[in-house]
Amino acid sequence: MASTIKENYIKALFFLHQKNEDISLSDLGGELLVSKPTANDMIKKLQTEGIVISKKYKPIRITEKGKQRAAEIIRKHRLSEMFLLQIMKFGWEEVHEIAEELEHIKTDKFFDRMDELMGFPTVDPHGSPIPDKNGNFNRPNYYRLTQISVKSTIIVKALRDSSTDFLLFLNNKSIQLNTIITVNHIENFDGSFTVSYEGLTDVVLSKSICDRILVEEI
Amino acid sequence: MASTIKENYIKALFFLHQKNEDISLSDLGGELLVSKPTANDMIKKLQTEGIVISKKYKPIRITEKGKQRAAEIIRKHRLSEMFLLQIMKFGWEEVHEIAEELEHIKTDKFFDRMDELMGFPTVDPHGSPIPDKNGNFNRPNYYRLTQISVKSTIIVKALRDSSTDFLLFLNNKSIQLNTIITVNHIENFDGSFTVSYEGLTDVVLSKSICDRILVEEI
DNA sequence: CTAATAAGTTAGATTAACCTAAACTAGTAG
DNA sequence: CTACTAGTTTAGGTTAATCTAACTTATTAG
Repeated sequence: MASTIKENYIKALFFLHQKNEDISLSDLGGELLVSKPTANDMIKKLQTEGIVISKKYKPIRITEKGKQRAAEIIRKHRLSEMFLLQIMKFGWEEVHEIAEELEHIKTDKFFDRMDELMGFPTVDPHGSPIPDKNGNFNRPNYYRLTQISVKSTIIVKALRDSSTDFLLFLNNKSIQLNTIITVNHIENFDGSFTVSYEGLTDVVLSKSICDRILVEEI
Repeated sequence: MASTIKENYIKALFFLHQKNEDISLSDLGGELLVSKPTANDMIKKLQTEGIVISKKYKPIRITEKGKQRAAEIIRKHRLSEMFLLQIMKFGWEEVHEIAEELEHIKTDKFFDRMDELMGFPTVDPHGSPIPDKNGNFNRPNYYRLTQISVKSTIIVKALRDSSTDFLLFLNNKSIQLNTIITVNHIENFDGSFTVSYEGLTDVVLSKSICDRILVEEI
């Protein structure tokens, strides 16, 4: 339920902590362009919420919970930047400002859908990592099945399309998350894959299907 | 600079005025789930901003300026709904809630780009009109040049793509907004158009170019 | 090891958005 | 044409986020 303002404090605390474990009120106030007493008031509130730990006259520390909350906001920001750039065709210099507003949208599925439409990118346009839904900054880099070479064995990790039709199709083929697939043959002509998995052999998947399946090599 | 809260008041005032020219504080409070004194306080502020006119114990009227401001917000809401539905593939029932948040994004070009990506739709998914940038609810329904039949004369009204490359191309061909074009021939084979305009005759425009040009018949 | 300075806290105020309780006004029902 | 009621306003209070000015604590330079 944190407001935009509170979220901006949490973000600032996270970035300051990355430079220096100990955070000062002056730095926090400087970052957000508010006075020290104002920053102090907010720190007291954030302390009751378990976002920071602070004792009188002692430096502020962000908690694990605080880092987690920050990661959620940063995820929204970075996904927004990528989306604005790739899908909405904005320029490099325009995306930050808009993402600064979008990151405070509360409805999570808005960002989950962006993520999906872009194929779960792991870094933003500046190369900074995009945390996953759980605030984990080291999410694995998945490949599209179309990028995998013949004879490889891979594990299905995510989908770039969650339309009912596509899910039904996969269901039909008995493909689900964590299904282990071996690529037997790639047809040059149309890019279709012939694969084996779970006792099934020589199943043919069209290029457009393979392009929607995200996998990890094993 | 109106905040989210103020914008919600303006929107509510606009919808109430559509039912009944005169707006009561009770209705406004009821709509926004706030008490009458709260609604009254906001009406006083909106009056100083020229959004409404109200005299003690008399019904409230929304001004032209107020309607204009409301139209801007409604435009953002309806474009967002369309965008969520068409581009982001959300379901019907999901779009309203997200659009309710997106409509308060301040950066106008975010919505202008949505508008462009969708080809300047004139109605939202529920069939309600989408106002143009100036708050005009009756914006003309443009066609793509590809939808125009041979021998027609049309006027260029908007573009569905404003990439530098495309703008340079049009510049090169001396086509700009309000250029009047006559369609001489449509090639069945590849859908290309042969057109004349401003002294130029038999200029060939490929199908993909024509699909990006929005026109009005004259 | 003290004194200066940097950093943090307290006190007191403001503005926006909200509330309840009480007082007031205006239109209408008899 | 008066009295009732629905609707409006006033008065006074709260919380969140902000400020300035004044005071206190911690650190560090000499």
